[in-house]
Amino acid sequence: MGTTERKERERDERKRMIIQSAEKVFLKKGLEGATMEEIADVAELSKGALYLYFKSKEELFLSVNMRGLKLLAEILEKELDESLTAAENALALGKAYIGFSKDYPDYFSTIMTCQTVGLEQTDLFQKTMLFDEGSPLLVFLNVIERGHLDGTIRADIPAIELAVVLWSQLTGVLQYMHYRPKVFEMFNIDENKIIQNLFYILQDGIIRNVSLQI
Amino acid sequence: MGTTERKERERDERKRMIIQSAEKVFLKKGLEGATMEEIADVAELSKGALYLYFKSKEELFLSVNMRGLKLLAEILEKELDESLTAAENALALGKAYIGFSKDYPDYFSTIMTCQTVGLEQTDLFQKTMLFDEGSPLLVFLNVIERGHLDGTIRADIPAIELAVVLWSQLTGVLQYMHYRPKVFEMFNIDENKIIQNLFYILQDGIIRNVSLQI
DNA sequence: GACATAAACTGACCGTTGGTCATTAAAATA
DNA sequence: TATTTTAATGACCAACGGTCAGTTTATGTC
Repeated sequence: MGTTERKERERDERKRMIIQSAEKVFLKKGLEGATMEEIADVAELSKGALYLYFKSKEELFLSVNMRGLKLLAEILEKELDESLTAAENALALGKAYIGFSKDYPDYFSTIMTCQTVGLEQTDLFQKTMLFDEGSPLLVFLNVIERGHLDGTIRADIPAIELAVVLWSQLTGVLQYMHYRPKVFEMFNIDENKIIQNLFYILQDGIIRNVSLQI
Repeated sequence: MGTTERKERERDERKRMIIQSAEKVFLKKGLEGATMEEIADVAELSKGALYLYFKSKEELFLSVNMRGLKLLAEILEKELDESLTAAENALALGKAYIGFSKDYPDYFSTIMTCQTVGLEQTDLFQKTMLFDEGSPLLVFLNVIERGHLDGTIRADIPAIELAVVLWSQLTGVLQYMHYRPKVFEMFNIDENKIIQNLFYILQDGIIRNVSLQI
């Protein structure tokens, strides 16, 4: 009797539905602003029920964050084009990441919050973060490895190290733009120019044997 | 009669003392973990008294953060050496920033938290952040301007833009190392190599007419 | 020194919120 | 139908940020 299997499916479905509800609230109000009560309302459940599926608000927030990361990874992957050089693909990834931070600012905020707030520094979480749902970092890693093969990305730095540097650099710049708009205003800086300059720097710093259209 | 002046001094002194107490608690327990009650205990005041000097926990946290930024700015400034090229100075600043994140990990966490958590996105705050207490960004800016004069830093990017890019890039990398130690473990990455590679990239990307000892 | 005024400070209190648990309702099993 | 297992509720708790009426302390005046 496939009852247990069905139960399991139903449980997963409920969980998904709760995450979806939580997402609505978290994206609008942030980690602190959102309340479990409100999430429960949206999910049409009682607050207590949420704790049957997630052991804390934090865990629920992390689940939402996973969806954000997955979305980002998907967007990045769509950007890949095997007919171009790896360097060109890397550039496209960078642009796509920037696009993501503009198109989904709330998701981006969530990811940044997760990055910084001392949420779940456990092994398990950090591994899940990387592998379970598709990870942006790994998309970068793949392209860089290809770049080592086709010679368009400097090969004297191991691919994984270059991936980490690139990813975290880019994240840092986006984060600054996202959270310090006033600085840009005060100095009359154009966000697009910042991005462009970043790419100039990275081009001279990591690209080899190709010229890109930045 | 200089009573009002004295009062003012005393008030400032109290404020300073409260910030110092708050620092002890915030650095140990973070923004969420710390409680106003505990800070009040350390300050040997009642909770209510704290609110005579700071309008919220958030504001108190920001004040602590200011001290961290000031400390960092001072450390960076000490690193400057007029007898070297600007490019060499820039490298030294980068290394000093890294050193800060290692020597004062709790301060660094505080600064990162402030960066991300939606704290006070007001104009006033962001301006204060930059000017009042000495700002790390401005230290970078000065060096880059010098680099434009002595020709050791690429001049086709406006100094302020380069400063923002450099600063936020570096912050992003440090943040990643700080909050994602497991990733480094999993891939067997050496933190020092990451830093070294970052400098290699930046050297090719921004330094002109000099070779550096990285 | 006695009194009045103002400033500094206290701590009981409030509202909100994350999290718990005894109890109830529903479903599965026999 | 009776029994057990599972799902869900919502009243409740403790903790915490923040408030404010009231108390203490300092200042100024006669």
